[in-house]
Amino acid sequence: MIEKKSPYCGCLLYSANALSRVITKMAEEEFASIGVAPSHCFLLMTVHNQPGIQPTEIAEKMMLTPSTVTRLMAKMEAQRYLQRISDGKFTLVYPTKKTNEVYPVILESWRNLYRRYTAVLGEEVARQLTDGIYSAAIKLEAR
Amino acid sequence: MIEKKSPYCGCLLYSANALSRVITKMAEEEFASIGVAPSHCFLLMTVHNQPGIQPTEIAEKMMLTPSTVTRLMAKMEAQRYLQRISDGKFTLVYPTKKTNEVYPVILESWRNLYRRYTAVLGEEVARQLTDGIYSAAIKLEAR
DNA sequence: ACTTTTCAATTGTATGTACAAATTAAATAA
DNA sequence: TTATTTAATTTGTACATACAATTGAAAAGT
Repeated sequence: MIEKKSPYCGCLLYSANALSRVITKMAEEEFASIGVAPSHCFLLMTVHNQPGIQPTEIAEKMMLTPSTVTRLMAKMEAQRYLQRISDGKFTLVYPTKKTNEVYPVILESWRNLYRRYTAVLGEEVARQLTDGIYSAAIKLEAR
Repeated sequence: MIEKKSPYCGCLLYSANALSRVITKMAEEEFASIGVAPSHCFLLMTVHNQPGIQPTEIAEKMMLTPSTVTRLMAKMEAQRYLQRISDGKFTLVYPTKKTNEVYPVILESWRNLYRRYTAVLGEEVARQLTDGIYSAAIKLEAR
C-alpha cells in the first residue's frame, strides 16, 4: 500500500502549521464543555497560579504578544473570569471566584487532552515530540 | 545557569502553537520580498504544479478546509496570480503568467527559509522534527 | 525642575483560518 | 422523467493572533 504524503511534508512551516491546527481543534472540542477556548484557559491558569501577574509577563509565559494578551484578558474580564487593576503604568491581573471554580475543570480538560493525543501517538513519542517542538520554538525565537 | 522553561512546555498544544507562530513569522519575513504571504505561496505552488486542480484537492494537499482555500484563491485571483474556471459544479484553477514568473522566486524563498531554520536547529534535527510533526498531524487528524 | 527617553498597556486595523449555512450542480432513486 | 440525495464550492460570520500607532506613566538626562 502506497502511503501518500503531502508534497510539502518536508517543510517545517507546513508541518508545524498543520499540527497546530489539528491539536487546536482537538483542544477546542475538549474545552468546549467549559465554554472557554483553550487560549483563554491558558490565560486563566497563568493568572490563577500567579495572582497579580502583569500582562507583559503573561505574554512571555504564553509566548504571545502583549496586544494579544490584552484581547484575551478583555474577553475573560467581560465574562467575570478575571479582574484587571491599574497601578500606574502597570496592570495587575487577578483571578475571580469564577476562575477558582472553573480551575479544576480546566485542569481536568487539559489532562483529557493529554490522554487523547498520547493514546494516538504513544506517551513516549508524544513527550519527545513535544519536547523537540518546544526547544525548536525557543531556539528559533531567539534566532 | 538556570534554564527557565514555560510551565506549559510539556503540553503539545502549547508547544505546537508556539512553534507554528515562530516559524510563520520567519516565513513571513522571508516571503515579504515577494509580497505574497506564505500560505498564498503554497497555494501558488500547488496550482503551478498541477494546473486545473480543484479546490477540494488543494484543500487536501494543503491540509486546510475548502472555505479557507476559497479565500486564499479569491485573494490571489484578484491579484491576477491565478484564474478560476467554472465547470459545472467544479472549479478548475489555473496559474497565470504572473504565477509562472514568480514561481522561481517562491522556490528560492522557500529554500532560504529551510536554510535559516536548519542553520539554527541543525539539518538532521530539523528533518527528524519535521517528520515527527508531520506524522503526528496525520495520525491526529485521522483520530 | 523640566525635558526627553523608555516602557507598559491598549486600540485600530488586518490576516489566516474555520464552522455553519447557502448555493449550485451532479448522481441516484422513484 | 421527476424528485431526492449527495457533493463541490462559496458566503456570512466569528475568532485568535499580530503589527503599528497611541496613550499614559515612570525613569533618566540635563
